[in-house]
Amino acid sequence: MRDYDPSRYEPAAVTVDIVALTIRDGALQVLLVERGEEPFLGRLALPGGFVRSSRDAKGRVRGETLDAAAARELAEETGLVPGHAALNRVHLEQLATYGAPDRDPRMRVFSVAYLAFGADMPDPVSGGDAAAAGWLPVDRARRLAFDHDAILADGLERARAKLEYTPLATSFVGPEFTISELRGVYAAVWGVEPHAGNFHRKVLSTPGFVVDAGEMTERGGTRGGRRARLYRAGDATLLHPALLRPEGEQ
Amino acid sequence: MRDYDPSRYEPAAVTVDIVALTIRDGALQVLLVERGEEPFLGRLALPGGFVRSSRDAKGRVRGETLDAAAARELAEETGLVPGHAALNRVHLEQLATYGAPDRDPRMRVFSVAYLAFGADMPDPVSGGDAAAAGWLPVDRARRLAFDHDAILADGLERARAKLEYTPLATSFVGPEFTISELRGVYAAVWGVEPHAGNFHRKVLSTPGFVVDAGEMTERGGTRGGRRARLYRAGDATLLHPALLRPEGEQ
DNA sequence: AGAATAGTGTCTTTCAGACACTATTTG
DNA sequence: CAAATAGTGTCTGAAAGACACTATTCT
Repeated sequence: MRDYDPSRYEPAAVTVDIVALTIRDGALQVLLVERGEEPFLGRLALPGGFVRSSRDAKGRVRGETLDAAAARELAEETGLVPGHAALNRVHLEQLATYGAPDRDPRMRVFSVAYLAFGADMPDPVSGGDAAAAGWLPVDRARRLAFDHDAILADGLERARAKLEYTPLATSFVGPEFTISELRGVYAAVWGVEPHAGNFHRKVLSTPGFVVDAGEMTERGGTRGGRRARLYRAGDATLLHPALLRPEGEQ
Repeated sequence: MRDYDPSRYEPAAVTVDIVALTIRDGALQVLLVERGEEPFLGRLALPGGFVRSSRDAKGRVRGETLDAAAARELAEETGLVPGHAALNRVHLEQLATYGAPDRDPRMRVFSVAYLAFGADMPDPVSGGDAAAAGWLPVDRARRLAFDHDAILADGLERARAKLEYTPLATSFVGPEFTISELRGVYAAVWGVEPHAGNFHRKVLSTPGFVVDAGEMTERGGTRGGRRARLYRAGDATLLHPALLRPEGEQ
């Protein structure tokens, strides 16, 4: 199909949808908006919107990249402006593209889904486009609009897998963190609590995962407990050896 | 961006591009077409084309899924019709979507790239849309049209990674194969020859990777050598434990 | 016979997981 | 003090990689 003639084809829309994940109250939560119009009026959906493109005065195609569109949508929905400290620490990556012909009854819509991870993500701003928006624990995010149940499931599986072989977990905590906080990320995302002692030793023995920040927490736990050493994210992009999930059969 | 109005936006085209890989003459090869028109006239490109969609008499959106579009494009380019034995054994999976605003000078084009692996893939049919088409060793596929160099690079990295933890290598060989043939797949894709003895033992000790076909090759190697046992692909979808590449730092 | 390929035995090192232990801090 | 949390020591079994070896079939 080299010799294509675009005008022969039904116009299509391309959107980005964001699976934004954060950890709140020890649980993995996803950012959802309530739809303010048909179809799926009143149902929860992943935040998203159209990729912007246009032509300039000379007829040249202009517009934003997919990554930029995803970052813009995330910023609009959370109220995080570019330059905001927390937004700079958000990890954003492309997940997959969904294009079933009947996924939107109005027209042919292709959705490029993105995965976002961040710590301390703020509550959505009330002035957004959606009727309402907020964070919801992932196990209570069901019956979403369109095919967003499937997109969320794919995003969760990607997140779980990436914790194994990348330092992604450090995106879910602040710039300085304890090993226990990091363990809490794995517990929330995987749904199982790693063995505390083994986890501690393993994280420290994986080169480039974390570096000692040279400080301690001010206090121990509220119900007693030793004070913990603080760490920062290291420079590794892949963990070697990997931290495999218990019972490897995915 | 819940309240979208599609008509406000510049029309976009959505294509699928295929990174089709096979092993020929012991080398990993990729299917390429020569462009028959501008832009990039005469340059090599990945095969691909538009995703088809339309509306029926009642105005409902109709069309093919992304997976179907990819399968159709691959079939058109290789001459493999649906039902062809070799096509049924081809592995096809979505890779990523590319949508930089300037990637096609004519209009805004989003390309959903697919990765295809198969054994004994035929030479492309001469009656295809492209000026010419053929298989080329991946290390000689350079300076492709559009952003296809980057797409090919991403596809190769995905293929290399998936050999580690999935039985994907069995897609590159026939229905019955020897452990040596399987080792040849790893050697061609990774660019390093795994240790023959360790590889043999490891493949057989990974549950569900291969099953004994109960037969032997008719002859040994052409320059001497023992006859080899034949195996078929097992039922595992993930390899556990994984076959890691030598020197894990990707 | 000698070369080439298939397949096995065995040793060392690394790492995951289990378990028990020490260290420190809070109420 | 007891309870709670941080962090360490040590053992076992699984697995990777190195190396040497046996088994079989070709010219």
